[in-house]
Amino acid sequence: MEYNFKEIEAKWQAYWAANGTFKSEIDSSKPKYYVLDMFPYPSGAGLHVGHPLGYIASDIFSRYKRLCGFNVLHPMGYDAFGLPAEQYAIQTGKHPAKTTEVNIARYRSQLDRIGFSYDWSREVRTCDPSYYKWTQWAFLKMFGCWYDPAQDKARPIEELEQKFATEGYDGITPERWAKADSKERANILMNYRIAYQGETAVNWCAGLGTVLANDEVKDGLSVRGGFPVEQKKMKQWQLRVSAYAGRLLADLEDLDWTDSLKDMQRNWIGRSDGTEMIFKVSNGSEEYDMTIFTTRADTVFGVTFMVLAPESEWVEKLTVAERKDEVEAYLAQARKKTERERIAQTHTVSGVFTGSYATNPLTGEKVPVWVSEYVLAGYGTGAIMAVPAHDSRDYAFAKAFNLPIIPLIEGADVSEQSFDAKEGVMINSGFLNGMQVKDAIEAAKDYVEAHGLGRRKTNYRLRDAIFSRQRYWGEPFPMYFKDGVATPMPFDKLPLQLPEVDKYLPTESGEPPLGRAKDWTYEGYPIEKSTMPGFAGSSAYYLRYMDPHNDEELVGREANGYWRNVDLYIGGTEHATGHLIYSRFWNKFLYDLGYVCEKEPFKKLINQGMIQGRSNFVYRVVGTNTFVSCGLKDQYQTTEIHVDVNIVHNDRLDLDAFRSWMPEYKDADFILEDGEYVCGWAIEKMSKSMFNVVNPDNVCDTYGADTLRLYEMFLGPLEQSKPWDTKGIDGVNRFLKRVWRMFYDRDGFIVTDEEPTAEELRTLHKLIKKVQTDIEAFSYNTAVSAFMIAVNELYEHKCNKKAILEPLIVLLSPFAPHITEELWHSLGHEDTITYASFPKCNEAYLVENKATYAVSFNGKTRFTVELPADMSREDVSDHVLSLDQTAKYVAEGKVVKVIVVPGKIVNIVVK
RNA sequence: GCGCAUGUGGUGAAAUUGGUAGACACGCUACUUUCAGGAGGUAGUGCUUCACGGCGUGUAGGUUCGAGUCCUAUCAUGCGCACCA
Repeated sequence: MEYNFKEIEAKWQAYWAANGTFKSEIDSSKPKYYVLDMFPYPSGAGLHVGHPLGYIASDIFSRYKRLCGFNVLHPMGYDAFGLPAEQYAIQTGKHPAKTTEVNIARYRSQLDRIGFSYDWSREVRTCDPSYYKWTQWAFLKMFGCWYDPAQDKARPIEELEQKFATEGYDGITPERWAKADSKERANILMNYRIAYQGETAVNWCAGLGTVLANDEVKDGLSVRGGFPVEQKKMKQWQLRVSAYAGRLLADLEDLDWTDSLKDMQRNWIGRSDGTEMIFKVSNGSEEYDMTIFTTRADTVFGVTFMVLAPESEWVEKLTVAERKDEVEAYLAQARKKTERERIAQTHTVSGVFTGSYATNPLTGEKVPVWVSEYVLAGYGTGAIMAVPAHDSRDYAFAKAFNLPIIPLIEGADVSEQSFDAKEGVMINSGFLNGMQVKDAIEAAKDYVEAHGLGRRKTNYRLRDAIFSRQRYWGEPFPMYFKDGVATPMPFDKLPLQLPEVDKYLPTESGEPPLGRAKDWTYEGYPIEKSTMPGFAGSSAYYLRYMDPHNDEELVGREANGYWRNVDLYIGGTEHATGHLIYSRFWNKFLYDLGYVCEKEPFKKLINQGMIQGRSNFVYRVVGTNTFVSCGLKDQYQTTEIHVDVNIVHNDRLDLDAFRSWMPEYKDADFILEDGEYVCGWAIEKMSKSMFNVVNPDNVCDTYGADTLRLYEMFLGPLEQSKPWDTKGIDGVNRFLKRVWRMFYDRDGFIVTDEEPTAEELRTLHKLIKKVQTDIEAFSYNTAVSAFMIAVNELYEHKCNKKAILEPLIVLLSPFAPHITEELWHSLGHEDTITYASFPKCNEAYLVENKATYAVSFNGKTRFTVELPADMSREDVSDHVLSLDQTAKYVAEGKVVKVIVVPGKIVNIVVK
């Protein structure tokens, strides 16, 4: 009987679905384990072979955990709001909901073919009103809360109102509060809410017609679409993520994430401990106290000028009349630049003098105040003290504008460049002279605080998240404007459903698409017209899976108490500074209010590598419809064009397929080499636009899902990125066929009840041990190899004994669920292999005659002997013995392992 | 510029964590079988040499009886951050 994967896979997929095999319910008699994949955005291109890599890994782990007796929650859903569906809608007029629906159906059928053990009864879609009801709910909760630094957590805004009214808070006295009318009170409270509306510099992307969050912009271009982004001041909804910066940083410690990912988050949060210091500044007529932030309070004696960010409000106050034109001109050209231009000019120095002077609080010296783009408005106070001797940026500025440079560290040569290192002995620094820099920093901080010149301050780079998008396809804000005051809709009106519009473009007056909706009002008042960004719906989806049909709560107390948080989360690194920060923030917020019981959402996180595509190119001779083969392309002027990898085999182009690929190539001519057209190639991201997408369906058709699963794991370490290459998939397929042949030969079933030999048991139990440790270490590629080795050994000895094969296929079942399920039933089992138990390794089968076990190597002998119980590691470690001595110890039975390097040294190794 | 990874055959990769480098798989070579289909089996396959042998984990040093593994430089590639005071 042949291994008919098509029949087998279809049969068991249908069986699992019909029997609800992977449905999980709360079961307090079993320990829980929550395995989650980052849910996909269902794009129109469908799944490619890269997507399932992480899904297969998590599926293996889920199935493994089930075999180990855990109650496993392994759900799947769709991140279904997003830009591509909307861009498509703008072009075609098709409703994004329809497009999304179609794409989801396609994803689902592709996922189903791979045999995942998802509990589909828990599926969520972020664009589903019954789901986004809870996204809106969370937003309203954030609107209704402020961050109390004293308790270091979010609290209801009513508590703050109470504070204002009774004792006053943050400069708002009870008198002022009492005098304020309702509108003014609303404005004050807005400055404290976790979800708030505020005017800030935002990343405006004209190409997409919307603002973007920091993590949605890269190198001055939008991540989606690659359109230029500029800085613009706008009033936008924002989330006060910055309030959680300290906790987001501190709680990273206990997470089982890779160091590189934690580092990325630390970097993004960007904690820096420094000092806020007050400088007196004067424009000749008026004097002010200006606060600056520095991490090098020790260098105050070297301050030779001050610099303001162009957007700083100090610029206006400190620009003297005669310099006004020059400053205005500078501000104007700075404002015009796009983010991208700014980045490109990072190292060119520009600036302008305001005409004002500041007084150094320690030396009493007057220093000029400048304006320059190199100071950022959004960080610290938007103003700095410049110490050119010990800061490279200040140094470049001082050199460009001929400002003095005063060295403060002994031996530092600042004639060519600044000395930025925090080491050495202080000079020219009054009371700090003679100290080490590290000590001087502390001493300076103490001095500043003691003399009322400022205070210690911790700053974070993490900014609040811009939360509104001027787009259609997202969650509407359940907010309306009552006499201009942003007012939440009541909870029982949720979900606020996305209205229909005639077009998905902004209105003529420049309002977001929701401006087109008919009667977009609540009780006669206008409703907010922006929608929420992509990360809104993906921030708490892991909670919703715990209790997806609950209409009363985001997640019920019982469900949350049982499933708690995600034990294993698998997904790509691209979410390091976006989703993974927002989700942690969202969770902490809900934790503060007592809605969830864990302070972190994802305990262990694994980043699967990306599967890159291998693209192929053809070379068109410029101005013609003639294509020249890769080897001859240098003789012509050519344009490199991506060609569909599916019409290229082994880098040779199928000419007819190419002609019929696209109408414009119908009459293409070719210049061949050796009668063939050879394509160029490159490893690139797998994407539709590069025509290098390999569809998992094709692999399933040719080799089957089990082969696909094993092969993707066999390809290399999970975390590593690698190009998709089908070379080698045959080996994995052969392995499965070999497993099959251990059960069936040409004539039928051949498994016997014979007793296994010691050798066979050894092979089996070695495998059990190896597979278990490899799965737990996510070293799936070596686990697959171990299977191949074991099966080769057994196959060679024609082992078709049930006592060996039965545990073997249980071991294999997480990797190749279909074939093992079929074989499991062929052994007479009624129930699915999912309910089997993971075999236990019996160490007794592994240890064999240890005392006399010898391995020969290059003519010499290596022993392995047992270590007596009374001998410890300390007794033998690092002992180097001669051959004779070793022989003696071996004879006395004191050694566990002896290594003999030919003709040289003998060393004892103890485990 | 700063931070983090990674460098091993023709290819994807292993290496019990400091102890026979290259397991396993692809590819290739030879033989074999035939139910000729991307099938099965056997042997070989790091480089070099007719051979004995020698050389081999990006490069150069170091520690060690012993280094792919540890340390120091250096180069290359990838990723992240990037005027964050």
